[in-house]
Amino acid sequence: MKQHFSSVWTREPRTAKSPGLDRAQIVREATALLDAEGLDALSMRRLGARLGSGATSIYWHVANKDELLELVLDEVYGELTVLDVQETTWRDSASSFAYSMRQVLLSHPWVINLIGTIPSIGPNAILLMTRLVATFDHAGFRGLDQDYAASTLMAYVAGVTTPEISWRTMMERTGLGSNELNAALHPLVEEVAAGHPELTARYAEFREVDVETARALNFEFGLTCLLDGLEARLNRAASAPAPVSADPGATPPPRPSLH
Amino acid sequence: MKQHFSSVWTREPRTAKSPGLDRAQIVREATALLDAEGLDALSMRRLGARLGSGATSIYWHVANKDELLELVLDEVYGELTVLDVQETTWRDSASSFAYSMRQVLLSHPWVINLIGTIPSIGPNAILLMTRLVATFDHAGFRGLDQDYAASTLMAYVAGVTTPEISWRTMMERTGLGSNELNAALHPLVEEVAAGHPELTARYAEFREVDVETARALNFEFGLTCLLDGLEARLNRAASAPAPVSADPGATPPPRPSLH
DNA sequence: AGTGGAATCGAACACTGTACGAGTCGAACG
DNA sequence: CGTTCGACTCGTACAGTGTTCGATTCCACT
Repeated sequence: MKQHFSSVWTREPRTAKSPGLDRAQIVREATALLDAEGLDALSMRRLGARLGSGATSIYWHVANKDELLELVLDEVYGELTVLDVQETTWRDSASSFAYSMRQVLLSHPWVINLIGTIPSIGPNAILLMTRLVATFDHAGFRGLDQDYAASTLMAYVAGVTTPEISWRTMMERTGLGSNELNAALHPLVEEVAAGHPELTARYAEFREVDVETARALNFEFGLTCLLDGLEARLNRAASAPAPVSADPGATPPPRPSLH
Repeated sequence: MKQHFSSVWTREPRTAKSPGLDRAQIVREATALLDAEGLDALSMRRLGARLGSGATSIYWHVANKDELLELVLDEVYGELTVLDVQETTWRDSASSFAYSMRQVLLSHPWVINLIGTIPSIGPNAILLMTRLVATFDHAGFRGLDQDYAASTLMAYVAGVTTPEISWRTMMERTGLGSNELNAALHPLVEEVAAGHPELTARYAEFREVDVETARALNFEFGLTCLLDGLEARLNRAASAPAPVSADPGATPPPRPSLH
């Protein structure tokens, strides 16, 4: 374990004493390009053009395109905030964090595609995680449960926002409004439901619901369930006074995997 | 709304009366290539080589690379199964589905990167969703709540599995074992925690926990919370007898977004 | 035998990430 | 002041990408 494990975060950024390119500027412009035109539109040449410099000049400040993406991703993590635990209940803090995270993801749709590829180990990501963990510490969770709770919350938000983003991308690609798209897609589910006649009636109703508000309700539904579940566990732990922390040598999950 | 909204699923596959290439074969081989070497390794030329045919021949059976990805994605959805609602409790059904979904995602790590890009509207995806919805119908949920519950569950599993996959990818890229990688990454979190001295002690403990079992416990933790939350809502609805279904004209989420 | 569609494929185009080496610039030094 | 050296920029080039297009092969059926 001698060597430090090379990464953007271990390496120093280039000294910025010249008025030319700059890591911060590169990251900023890359984010702007990503927001405006999506992940596929970000190429080193286009980014260079936007910066008014040659494409390969970027490689002096950043080793890779992947490394650049690590930087922009962590920049987005920096946009996420957690309320101070002293000012609110843990539940409000967690809930408002969830809503703000959803908002940030929706305004940077490309982020969802990165978190599956790029490791989230930048300073902002780590800092955010510790703040969220502090919230659950304040709530009464102990040991690793704090981390489990935090990562569960983030997992839910990321997961539930994913189809929402893919939906919006599809709307942009087709130029359809959300309810139009819903109607246009309906033949597909009808065809599948053809084999199961008891479903067609149910699916017929779906054409009528407003997709946007359904998505919002869906988000709130799952979030409430999750917070309720966390709260229940908290109360349970309060009655049973010996919440033994995770044993590293324990066997894998109690419910065996099915494969 | 005249035109049908063109997609792989609306178009008929090429008639397969010749012994040459075949949509099914292409999809199968593409999946194998993806499993073996990851998303970046899938190029039309390499896939063609694997099929013993020219790269561009594939375009006779499939319009796009994107369309091909839609097909392979839906094929993976086909691997997911839901227990028959008659045979178990809804909770066991949901729980075992979650575990099997996690297993499938871990064995096809590239899937996570697709669900953010490719819409999940294939027949297998829809069929799976209806089966899951049936589980929650059996549980006692009514109206759109069934869909909310189902999509919440899937969102959680996808979301919580994402960092796990990115972790494994990182392990493969660096060739480190999971605990070695944990130790190698530790300097990063230490540097961030340097400004907050109360955290260093806590983070020091982290180097000792076994990452794999922590991940498994994390999964189980969040899943239990979620199912508990769902169950609580179910009981609440049972006491209050008028669970009015979602009103399309309702205002956006009760808790306003923070942006 | 001949015709017509199904299917395959090679060449070409515009584009990608990035290695390399030549070039520019500004400051420090003799 | 001239030189040198590092920081920095960038043009060129290479291997690879998805996809189009037109030519070609192949086979079933008249």
